[in-house]
Amino acid sequence: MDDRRDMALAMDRLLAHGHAVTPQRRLVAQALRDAAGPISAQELSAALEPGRGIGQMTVYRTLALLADAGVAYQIAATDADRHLARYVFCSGSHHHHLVCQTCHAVLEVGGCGMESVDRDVEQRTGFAGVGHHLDFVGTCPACAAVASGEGH
Amino acid sequence: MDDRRDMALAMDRLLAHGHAVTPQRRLVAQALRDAAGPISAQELSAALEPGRGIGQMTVYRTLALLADAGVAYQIAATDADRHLARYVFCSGSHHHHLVCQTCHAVLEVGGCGMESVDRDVEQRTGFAGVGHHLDFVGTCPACAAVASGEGH
DNA sequence: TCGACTATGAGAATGATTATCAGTGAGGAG
DNA sequence: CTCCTCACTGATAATCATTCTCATAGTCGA
Ligand SMILES: [Zn+2]
Ligand SMILES: [Zn+2]
Ligand SMILES: [Zn+2]
Ligand SMILES: [Zn+2]
Repeated sequence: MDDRRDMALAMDRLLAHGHAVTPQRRLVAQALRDAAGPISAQELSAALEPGRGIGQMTVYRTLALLADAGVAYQIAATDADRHLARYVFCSGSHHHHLVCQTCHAVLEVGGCGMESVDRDVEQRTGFAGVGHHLDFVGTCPACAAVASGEGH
Repeated sequence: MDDRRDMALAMDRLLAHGHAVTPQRRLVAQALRDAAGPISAQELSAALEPGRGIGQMTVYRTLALLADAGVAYQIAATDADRHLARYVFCSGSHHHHLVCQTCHAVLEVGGCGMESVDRDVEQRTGFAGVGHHLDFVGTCPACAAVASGEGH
């Protein structure tokens, strides 16, 4: 896999947005990429404890920067933990995320054909620069199997 | 307009979800519907002060219930005020919201043709019961005019 | 290499949300 | 219609994610 490639890309994007590249930011981005699912700032901070003590403040700031640079995305679809910000790593180009409602596993979903919809919304509403925030939710095969097994 | 109709529908949905209908819940739902834009629990609480002092706790709980019943929707597209939950009133059937990034004005956008996309995602991923959370963001005509006027 | 300007992080502060729990009211059974 | 049960309400206190502060350390262009 391209472990180094997407990290380099992420750091390049930080630079392109006028932000410096620091060891802490690299580590936060790596931990975010390696996370099993949408992860919060505090969980990331805890995950980073072993190797190095990175301050919570830095984690919060870095997540905001990464989101600004398009390297991280703040998941909106979580119905539980409504007031907790969770992020996923975003590599490559435009895509969206499918989140399991039960175990919170995340899959990237490419090729949303929504560019034309954005243009259509612009036409109908008069708004400019219309874009979209889109998440998919569902039940992953594993959780679906468990649920059907538990059915009474 | 159908002021009474959508309130009655909202209360019916509460009942359908096993929740009682109370004067407080009616007032919260009305205030939410009459709000100019996405509104937070505390702003709703303040807006309700004049007529009647409704406890903040009730406002929070009612918003959660309304969201559960599909009568309220928690906007996710707000980049500012990241850690503040804002809700909009949802009447009728499936639709989405277009939010101005500057003034936070909200427009309902109907007819997203995403049912087929949901099915397609199910096919490609094996997930079951796939649905979507979708918000549009953009700049409303008024804010676009101000921005171009300020351009140096 | 050097300097200006940005990033870091421990601690305290902020502030939205949630827990508690006694009192109140909604709504179904009879 | 009345009564009983169980859900709802709300003042208060507690929780806890996020932000502020500011002195120190590091980044990166020149
Ligand atoms: Zn799952
Ligand atoms: Zn898209
Ligand atoms: Zn606007
Ligand atoms: Zn839709």
